[in-house]
Amino acid sequence: MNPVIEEQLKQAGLKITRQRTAILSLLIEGDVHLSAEQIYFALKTKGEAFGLATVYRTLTLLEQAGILAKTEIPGSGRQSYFYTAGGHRHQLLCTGCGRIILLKSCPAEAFLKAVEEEYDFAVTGHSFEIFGLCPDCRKKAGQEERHVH
Amino acid sequence: MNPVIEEQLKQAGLKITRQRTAILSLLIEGDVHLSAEQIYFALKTKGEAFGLATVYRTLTLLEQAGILAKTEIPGSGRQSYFYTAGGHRHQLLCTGCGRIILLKSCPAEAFLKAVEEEYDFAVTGHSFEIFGLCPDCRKKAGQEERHVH
DNA sequence: ATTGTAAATGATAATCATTCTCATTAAGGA
DNA sequence: TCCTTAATGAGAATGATTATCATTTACAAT
Repeated sequence: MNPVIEEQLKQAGLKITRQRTAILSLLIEGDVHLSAEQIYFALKTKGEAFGLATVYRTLTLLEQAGILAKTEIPGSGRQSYFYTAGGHRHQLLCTGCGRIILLKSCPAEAFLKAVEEEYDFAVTGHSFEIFGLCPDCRKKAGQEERHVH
Repeated sequence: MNPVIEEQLKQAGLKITRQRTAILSLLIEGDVHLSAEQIYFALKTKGEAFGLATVYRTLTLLEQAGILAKTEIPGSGRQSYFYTAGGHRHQLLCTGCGRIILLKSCPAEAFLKAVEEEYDFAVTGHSFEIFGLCPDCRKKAGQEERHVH
């Protein structure tokens, strides 16, 4: 079992339960963003059926602890959660397969500092999400397009 | 009446109705981000009571036309809409009074181009929202803090 | 101006993601 | 192993948003 998972839960002062471990594991090892419902059914398929309420509770808890982040994938009408890899909050979110790709650099930080001064604005939070297709899905989309023609 | 409002609706191929005009006017002239419910009650107070469903419909329509953008103000649990001033999608959103402040520069564009190439990722959309307190609210918050001590 | 027609609106019911409740179960320190 | 407290499960409740459909309105053509 991935030792990162227990570590993350312990650091957040959370009890280690089967449910929390399974949910975090799914997000960390899959490298994907998933909605509560997707997680619920993924676990059910694996033979680990937890209550949907527990999934929601766990996701909210892990988000508050800074372990996960959430965002609404455009057009989905629901929230998706993903692992932030130690506070790292900037990634590419594939709307095709759900993959998330960590960005090597964080462009926002320096910019936000400049904003604070230039606009006398007390920045308390920000979101910077990039949606699109990962290399694999991009390739697939290109092939399908060719089929149509 | 603000000529910008009719112009925006016409350009989007939308019929000009009392309801649409009133809703857009509220957002453009107030320079604020508002939720559907806030708009509903603001109009009711003004003596212009439209159906809540119409407010939702209009907001969705204007968002699809690119005239408005929506975002979830953290912790609010609902969507807020704001005028994008001709596709301009980057602004400061005050969580105190709702004011929105247009950014003079758009830091994301150049960065996204670089992302496309470096990660072979087909960017189809992005959100970059900055939350915080505008100069006025920042001042007020500071004063209240002093009172507490 | 009047009319015709498709689109917009209003009122309310329906939907559905998310949260709450509370009885039961499990985690983990003593 | 026991005890205490927190976590979970199942289903009800909530509440923001969407759908329905009868009525009204915008606006192009007459």
